[in-house]
Amino acid sequence: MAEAITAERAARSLQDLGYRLTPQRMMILEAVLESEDHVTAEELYEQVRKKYPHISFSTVYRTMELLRESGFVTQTDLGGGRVQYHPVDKATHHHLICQVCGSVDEVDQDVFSGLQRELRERYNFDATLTHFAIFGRCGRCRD
Amino acid sequence: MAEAITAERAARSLQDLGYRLTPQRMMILEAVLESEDHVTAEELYEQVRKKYPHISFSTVYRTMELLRESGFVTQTDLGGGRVQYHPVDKATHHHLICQVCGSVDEVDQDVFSGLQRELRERYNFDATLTHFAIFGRCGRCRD
DNA sequence: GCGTTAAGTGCAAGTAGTTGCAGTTGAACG
DNA sequence: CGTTCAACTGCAACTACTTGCACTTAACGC
Repeated sequence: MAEAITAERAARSLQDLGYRLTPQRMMILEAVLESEDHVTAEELYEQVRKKYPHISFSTVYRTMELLRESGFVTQTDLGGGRVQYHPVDKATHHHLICQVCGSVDEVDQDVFSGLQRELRERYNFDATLTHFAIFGRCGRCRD
Repeated sequence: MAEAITAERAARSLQDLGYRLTPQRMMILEAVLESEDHVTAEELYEQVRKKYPHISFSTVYRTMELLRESGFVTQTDLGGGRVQYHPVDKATHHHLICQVCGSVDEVDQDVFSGLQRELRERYNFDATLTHFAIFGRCGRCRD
């Protein structure tokens, strides 16, 4: 968590886990890790296609699933019809999504520390709370 | 929150909010409220089709969106490819979904009370935590 | 009841993401 | 290096859900 994830380090970890290191995977991996915050599958697809025009959407989706399972990225559906991917070592903020007006507000990490601790202690569950989406009703829409 | 939601009461509320009371809506509304716990759009569609064979999927989806906005149902994507709908006055439990093995465990409501209070106090946000999905890694997959 | 009209419905086409399958290729072993 | 083979890729078909549009109808006033 403390040290930054580089594409090379992640690639070696994937290899250690028994996965093969294909050029497509390397390019997708680099593209996600280079992203400032969120990326969508389409953005990744376009990014990789510049270097490697033959890439397919299936490969992007399957690689992202692999990276998620391996713990390098998390994905969030903010309700906008497109899933957002982001590296786990970045973007430790969260979203409050109003189900009435669709507005999205950001929340600090520390609001969740109590929950996270409790889930680990009581349920032995390691919650991925690095980028969390909470649905509900904002103050403006409650009136 | 304390009193049970009946189809008639919900129907009147919808009318008060300016929505029209169509037979399709009434049947979908009854079908959700009668459901024990979760329902998918397809289950609702099949249920309503018994009485009203002309119903379309669009109507089911649009009605569920309306019921969600009006606060009668909540929806959750447990990662199984289909969204689950359920009445807000039932099923106040939550899910821990392992992103590695896909297992789903249930959690009690009280784990979230602190978070809910904090979101309301600090962000003036009324979080819908009646049926919540938390992704992460279960104890079995952390090893 | 009857007419008016904006809300609602059904259909068909569209979008994001998934999956089965045949062909390709990274990597392990000789 | 060359062979082997399961992991991986690309394609095309598919699923869940959404949306635009023309037609229908609930609800309100008369």
